[in-house]
Amino acid sequence: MYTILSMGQHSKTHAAAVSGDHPEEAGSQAVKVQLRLREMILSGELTAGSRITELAMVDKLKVSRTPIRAALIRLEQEGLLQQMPSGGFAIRQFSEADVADAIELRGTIEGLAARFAAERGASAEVLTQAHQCLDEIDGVLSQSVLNEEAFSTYVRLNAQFHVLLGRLSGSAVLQRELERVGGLPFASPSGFVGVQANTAKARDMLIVGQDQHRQILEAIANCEGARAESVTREHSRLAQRNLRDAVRHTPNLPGVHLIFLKGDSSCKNVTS
Amino acid sequence: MYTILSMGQHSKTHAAAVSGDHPEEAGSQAVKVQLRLREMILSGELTAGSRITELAMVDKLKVSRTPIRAALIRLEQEGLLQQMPSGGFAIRQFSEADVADAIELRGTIEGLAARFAAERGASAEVLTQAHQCLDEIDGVLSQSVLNEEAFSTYVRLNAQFHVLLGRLSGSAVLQRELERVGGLPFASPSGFVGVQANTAKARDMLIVGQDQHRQILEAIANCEGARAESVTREHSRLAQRNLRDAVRHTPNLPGVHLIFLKGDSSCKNVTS
DNA sequence: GCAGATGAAATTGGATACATAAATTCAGGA
DNA sequence: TCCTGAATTTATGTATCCAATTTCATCTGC
Repeated sequence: MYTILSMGQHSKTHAAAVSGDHPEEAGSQAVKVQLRLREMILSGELTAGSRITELAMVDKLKVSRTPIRAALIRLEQEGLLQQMPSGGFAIRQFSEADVADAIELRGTIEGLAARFAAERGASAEVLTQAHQCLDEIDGVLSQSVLNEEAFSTYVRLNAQFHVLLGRLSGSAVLQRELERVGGLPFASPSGFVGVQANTAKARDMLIVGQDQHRQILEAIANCEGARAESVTREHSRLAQRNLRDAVRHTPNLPGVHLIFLKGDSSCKNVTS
Repeated sequence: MYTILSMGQHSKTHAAAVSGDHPEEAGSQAVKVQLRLREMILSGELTAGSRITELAMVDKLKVSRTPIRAALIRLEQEGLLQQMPSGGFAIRQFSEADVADAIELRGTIEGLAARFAAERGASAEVLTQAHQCLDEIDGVLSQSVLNEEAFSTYVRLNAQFHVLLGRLSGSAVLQRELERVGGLPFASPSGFVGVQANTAKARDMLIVGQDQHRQILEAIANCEGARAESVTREHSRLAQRNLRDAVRHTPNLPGVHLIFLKGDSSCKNVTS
């Protein structure tokens, strides 16, 4: 029998979503649709808050309703859609407060992962990989001025580091949950990195973040659980700082469409 | 007899599941199937680790494959099932370490909720409800010896308190996530409460837990964020303490079937 | 002119039919 | 007897069909 664990489509979907790859080689139709739909939602191709009708997607994606239904259910569970009282799904909208909470939540869970890694002893192999990852980031940041490509590389490596952090925890449960919260577009570790790419302070922000990366790894290596946890939490707050600017100045960033500024959806139900 | 746990991600499902009602009056077929399937999985009616074939469920539940498929997808996202490489789903199994991690995770998120409640100022109304809830628990515990019914009432009130804690956070995101992690059978706040119902220390455990409830609420009322968080975390460790005993001595507790004793899936690193 | 009702179009939820891939079984040969 | 391989059976994945409900628009009455 299979004593396997979890995470079937998630890792792939994330990779695809984060890297922005086109979902050419997905196994089943349902997964392909799920990837494509997520892309369409985050890119703003589908307007926030609007209802998603299955027939429209049949028309757009050229597959039958069945795989579309499956994808919609998964996306709803994932938090990107909400089911409407009358049936069907609509694209969920988030308030700025929602996003802030999601980021804080991710930071908290990552903090737990870091503490686990420190307390339980992290795998030497993964630890080495993490160090290599950070070395690569150092390489990117060594230039005094960063171009577009450098930012892009940073985003990739940053995401990789956070994946490795999950692995360092040695807990499948935690890994799974981290992927989940990362699925919410903005809560993703690299969500708002590079938002201020055009500002003078852009590189400085990354420098600070990278320093935190180092401290996290050092704490883990030294079995300093509390330190690992608190630094990791604080690290997530870099994203918090960028949130406001991102919402106001970078409307084209994937997922920012879904954030509405005034008012608060926390108290619920969005109308279509 | 424990009709406790379970609890879907939707408030409707909660009502039905928590109250222990038979799912007679669920809205859609899909939801009915989801509830029934969860019940069958947790009760052990379906053997842990085994594959769930859609046709078998068609036979058992007298509905077509469509709603069954929907329910399976939701249960997989919820973490109770895992998709098999060759397609289809199997009932997921958990190691003791997995369960411990899940409990710690819930405690951490609840700690965050408590901190939010303290830092942001909790709704006076919900705070009052929480106090009333604790008063009721005090009422139950006032007897020096607890019978079966008293335990059952405690379980219900305890679950209610933890729901209220989520509300106190004032964050819809957090509430949603708390419901999610509570969906994992054993991670539920009341998962292992009353496991030692037959032992002499049973009541003492509940007394300790109730005292922690009081401290949590006091910390929140006093805006002591750090205290609220740490006490809440510690509170979740009561469940940890009961975990081992539960697994060994209470095999009939709903969901315990899903825990396999030896071997540990946590450290098997998942490929990305 | 507006509100309510009525009817038609559209959409979802559910059932079934079909195709493809996996698993099991049975047969044949080493 | 055991292994191998092919054929049959089984199960999932996908497409389509049906029914019931919702939604939208128009029409009528006040």
